Amino acid sequence: MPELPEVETVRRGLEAVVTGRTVKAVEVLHPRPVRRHAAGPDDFASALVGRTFAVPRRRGKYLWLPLTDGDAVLAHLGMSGQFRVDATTAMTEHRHVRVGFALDDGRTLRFCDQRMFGGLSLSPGGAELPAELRHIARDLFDPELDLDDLVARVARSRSGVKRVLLNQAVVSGIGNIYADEALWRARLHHAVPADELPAQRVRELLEAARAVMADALDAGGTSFDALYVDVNGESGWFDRSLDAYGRAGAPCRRCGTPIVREPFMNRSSFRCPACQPGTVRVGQP
DNA sequence: ACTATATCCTGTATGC
DNA sequence: TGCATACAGGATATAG
Repeated sequence: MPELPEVETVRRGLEAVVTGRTVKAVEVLHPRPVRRHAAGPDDFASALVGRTFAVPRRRGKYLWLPLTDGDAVLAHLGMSGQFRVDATTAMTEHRHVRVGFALDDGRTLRFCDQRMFGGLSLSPGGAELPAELRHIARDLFDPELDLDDLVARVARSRSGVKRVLLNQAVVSGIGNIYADEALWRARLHHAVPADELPAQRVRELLEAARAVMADALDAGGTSFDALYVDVNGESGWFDRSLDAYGRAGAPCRRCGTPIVREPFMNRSSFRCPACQPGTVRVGQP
């Protein structure tokens, strides 16, 4: 599932491929991934021909490919979105090609997406920051992030602390995997109300989230299957370093207690019942 | 204003 | 073997 480290890995791959390249042709093979483009698939395709990409950027899990004229192609990978370049792999292997960009160096960039939760759109004037992202908060790697302000905002919320970590309007880039990993590192239960945590514990949690995502980025991201790969089709290997997510029944790497899996927001949450106990005295010295 | 939930989507794994 | 069900979970619209 692409979260910040995976999206940043893709951004770096795109930077090497598209920067300075001009679009020769665009083909939209399925309308759903361009549903955010109000003028429709045909307009999306024709509007991009002849334009030139600048350096790709990212906020949280969103990517955008600025164009040298000040507009941008806004992209989100959703659950299963990928950008692929045909340099190394025959494109016939890709079963879910949705949009293709023919570039002026002869290469083809393809947006592939099995589940189609992701998508592309054209953002007028969006080169610096697409207007569509105004509600998306800065992420933990953003040099302009105000950490003190973020700590205060989290500590003000009455929601369970994992819900807050997943709220992209509070802090962006964190999904189910890194939320569980950050909570494990900070020894916090996912359901503890954020406003019951001392500010220092909130700060530790956010620093744990930043640290685990930095570790994952060094590893090229987390892959469980072929649903997340970089632009060359390569998997990341951080899944081997996960401490909580997906480890139900496996011993906690700190204390040996079996990790448990619990329902959470129509999905799953993983925690160590010994290191991350319930809400009793959580956060107290 | 804030919080919580339903919905979209398809492939894989599992159960009967 | 076939069919049904659960699960994966991002963002967003809608409800409370």
